[in-house]
Amino acid sequence: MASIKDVAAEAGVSVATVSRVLNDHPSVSADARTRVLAAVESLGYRPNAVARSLRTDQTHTLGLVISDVMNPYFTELARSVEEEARALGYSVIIGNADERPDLQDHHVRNLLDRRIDGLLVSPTDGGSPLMLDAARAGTPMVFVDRWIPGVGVPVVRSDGRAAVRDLVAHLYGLGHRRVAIIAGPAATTTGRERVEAFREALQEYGLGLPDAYIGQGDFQAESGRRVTEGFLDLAEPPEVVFAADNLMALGALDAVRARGLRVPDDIALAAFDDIPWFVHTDPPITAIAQPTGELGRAAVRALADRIEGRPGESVTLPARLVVRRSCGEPYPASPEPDSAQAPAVQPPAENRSHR
Amino acid sequence: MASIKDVAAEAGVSVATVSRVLNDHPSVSADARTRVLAAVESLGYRPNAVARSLRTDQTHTLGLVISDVMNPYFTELARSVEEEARALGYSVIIGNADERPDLQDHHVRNLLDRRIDGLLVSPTDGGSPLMLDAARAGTPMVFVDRWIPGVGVPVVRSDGRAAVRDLVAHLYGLGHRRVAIIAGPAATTTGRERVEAFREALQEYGLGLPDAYIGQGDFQAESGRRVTEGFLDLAEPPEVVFAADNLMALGALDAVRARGLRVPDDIALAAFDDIPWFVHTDPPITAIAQPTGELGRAAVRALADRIEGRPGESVTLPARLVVRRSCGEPYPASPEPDSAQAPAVQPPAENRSHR
DNA sequence: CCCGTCGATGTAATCGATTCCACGAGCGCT
DNA sequence: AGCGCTCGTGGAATCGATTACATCGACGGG
Repeated sequence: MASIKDVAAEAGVSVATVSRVLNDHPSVSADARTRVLAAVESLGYRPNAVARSLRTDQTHTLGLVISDVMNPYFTELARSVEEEARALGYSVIIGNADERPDLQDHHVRNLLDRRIDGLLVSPTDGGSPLMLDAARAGTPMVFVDRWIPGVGVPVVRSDGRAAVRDLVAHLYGLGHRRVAIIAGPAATTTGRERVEAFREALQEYGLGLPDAYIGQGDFQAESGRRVTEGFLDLAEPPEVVFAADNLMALGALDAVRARGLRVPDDIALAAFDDIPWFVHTDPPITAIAQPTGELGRAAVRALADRIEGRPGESVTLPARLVVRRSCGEPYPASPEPDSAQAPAVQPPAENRSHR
Repeated sequence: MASIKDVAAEAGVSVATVSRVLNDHPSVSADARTRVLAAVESLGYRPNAVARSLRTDQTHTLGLVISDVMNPYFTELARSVEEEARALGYSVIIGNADERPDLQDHHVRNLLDRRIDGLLVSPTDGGSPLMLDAARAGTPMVFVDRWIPGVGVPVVRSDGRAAVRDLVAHLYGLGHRRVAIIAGPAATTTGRERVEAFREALQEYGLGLPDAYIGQGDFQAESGRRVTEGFLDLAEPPEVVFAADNLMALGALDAVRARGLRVPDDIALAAFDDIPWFVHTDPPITAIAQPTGELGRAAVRALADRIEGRPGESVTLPARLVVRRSCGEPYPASPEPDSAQAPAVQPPAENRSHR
């Protein structure tokens, strides 16, 4: 592979001049420029990004460590991250942690060794020493979706509280009273938050969330199946199962179906994280949709800000409820089954939260 | 960030010794080794992969350019590729071409500039000059799933012919005679091959594939919708629509449903590329499943072979039919609705292919 | 006409590793 | 005792770029 020296020789100039042409530095004669360009062309020369990075201490590369590539939510995130990064002149290297802290560390270490300019992470756990060190050491970093509290790292995420409240209103309005949740890992912020938001919203409606109705999942389909089976085995099974992510919802659907039961007639189902496939499942699944694309773009912008020396702020965007049919027919003969809707039912007045 | 010099200073040895310790070269005294290791530890030193790559001319990195990250088939492929690569000591950088040749070139160029050790590609088109040049220039390369003929590059793919024949047998057995296909882009091998395989299999059963029943798609959901609408507008619409990939099948499902028609009662649907979600759609979709994980692993092994100077062979694995309910109830009261089944119906004898 | 300035260019240092080569110490063998 | 090995080590070249600094010629103003 041709190097800058070969180009210099071919064009009859020094490597400095070649470099200047390539980085369009102003003081190069038109003559030299054309000769260099011709040499570049004829040799098919391409600058070696490795050498360039070594010298400039910049890789123009962002690392993105996500918890699970097979989860459509994260692939959409990855896609929007790459798009925005490309628009800003960065490449992205994706690391898939598969919800495993050790794999997450592997990728973080790998990315750090490659001297990426900045790191975007959706942490699988409460924070490995490695990541905390990196943050402290000043690696430009931004958390996306999930985060680790107490580190001075901006967080780009969506707030599901309002949407969860809407969901509970929806469930309440349909007459459901015994509701259960398949929680995510307690080590993740999203795992804890979603349970909290759900519990609070239920409280407004005078409903409780007994321990027996809180199943511990790990954001993977299999755990959704297992937890749901547990629910169905209860003396008094819940009327609704709310899965804290889309894959667990799928597992839940499997479990329900394996018993010969039907959604929503025998048990209702809702999920956090909407995905295109939910429109096509049987029945279409009511879900809380995050503005995934926006999150990815905002995260990249925040990271680019940090890298380029600007502040780089946290961003929180609202999620919204998308009502479909998995909790029961929402409203008689709804003409548009796949759109966000405001809850039609108010909580009992005495429980209504002030303001 | 600490460099090898800092470590050398801290340990009171030369950089050469530090390097030897790090690459566990035999001739280092036990004493020096422990001092170096202590220095590494106390400084939190990590070798700079950029510098190392420049010197050794190896990045231990594979590039993977896929046509569409949002397609579950490719994300599964990406996942298995990364896993196998990791097991073999390589990292993977994924580039998403989004079925756009220009984006594909962007990523290939980017990866080449980064001096990746080898390239795994599932080409979106017939082959850009860029990629052909790279292949000719001797970049270790392997095609996965799709390929470009005439370049001396190994191909790892699955052969759908037998499975397509099984599908046609299945359709024929259910009484379907007017069958249509939503084809992929003619520029891709898979786009062309699947149509060919389908046509040949139909022929064995004495069925034709008229032009009106061949719709031109682009492997994206939207095109599936559009083509299906065209089919439904025909004076004599087909009884079956076979989509050449999963996303187009989804689009087709949308289109059918938008007309108030039902699958499989009004029109049957089948797809190439099975994905977990097909179990959960309404109805579950009959599909041809590729051994995706195996393909990814085999591709990485072939590429590693090439990189490390071994031959690196092409691999072709069989796909298989997974019968579900989208083409009609397959067999009365099938106890196991989600498994591969041999076709129960033979073609009319006079058309049966010899051997 | 001379000198300062500016534009174009080349020389060489540098980034952080790896690795060839030389050197000195220690040891065994004759 | 002297020769030749091996072993451990350091010095320095090298990979392919960028860039500070030096140089040189041309040009314009006083």
